[in-house]
Amino acid sequence: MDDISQLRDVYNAVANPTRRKSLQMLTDVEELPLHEITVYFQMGRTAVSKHLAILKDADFVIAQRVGRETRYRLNATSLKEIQDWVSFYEGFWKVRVAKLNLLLEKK
Amino acid sequence: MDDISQLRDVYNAVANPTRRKSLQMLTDVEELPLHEITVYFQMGRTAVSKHLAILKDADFVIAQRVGRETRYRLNATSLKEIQDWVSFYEGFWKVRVAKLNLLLEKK
DNA sequence: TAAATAAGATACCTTATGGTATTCTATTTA
DNA sequence: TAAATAGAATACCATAAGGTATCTTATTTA
Repeated sequence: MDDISQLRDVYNAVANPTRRKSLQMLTDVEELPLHEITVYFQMGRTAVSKHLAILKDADFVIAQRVGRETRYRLNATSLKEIQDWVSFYEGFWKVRVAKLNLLLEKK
Repeated sequence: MDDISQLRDVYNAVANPTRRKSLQMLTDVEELPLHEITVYFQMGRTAVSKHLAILKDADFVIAQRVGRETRYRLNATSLKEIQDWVSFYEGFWKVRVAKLNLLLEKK
């Protein structure tokens, strides 16, 4: 079985608001242990832990066990994959916005 | 109830390979009817129709009924939302790549 | 060293997701 | 006008996703 096919589903990892918020939180600080991240959500620790596991599998975060806590830090390199995907479509929506502006100017 | 909250889940719409492939297909051609899109997948017409409905709700495609067929065309403006989100993190992964390059040069 | 804390591992539950098959209606085409 | 085609609407099903509660283990701290 190919493990890599299961790991790294970047788009799916980002499709959840809890996970996006977790990433956001990790931009402010160098690293955060699970229990501190959990504080900012209304769900239990197990649920947050699962979300971070998904982010970890998609290579968005790096987990490091220090003492009794597991600290997470951002690894934004995975976002490059999405960045590249989006930029392919960039031309399409930029054309549309340009056309729209032209239309508004005519009025 | 706020309909807009349900509509337009842009990240979720893009989290599925069938839907991403559909978007891809619509970049090549001006518009495509459902049955033509269906040909490129191994699932039934109903399933593809559902996927396009999700893309439509997220404002990624525009559906137009012409005769007995429903034609879809790309509306890439919704991708701007993801583009904006990603670009926030751009700095983070660019720094990492730069650090990595520096590390490789030292060897 | 006893108590508290952090979090992994399970088991479990409910709902969402991605698909099928079937029926129905509207529109072409032979 | 009869037959074929496109697709919407439903009903349905299996699995995945997102959550909980509980138990266990390792690490701090009083």
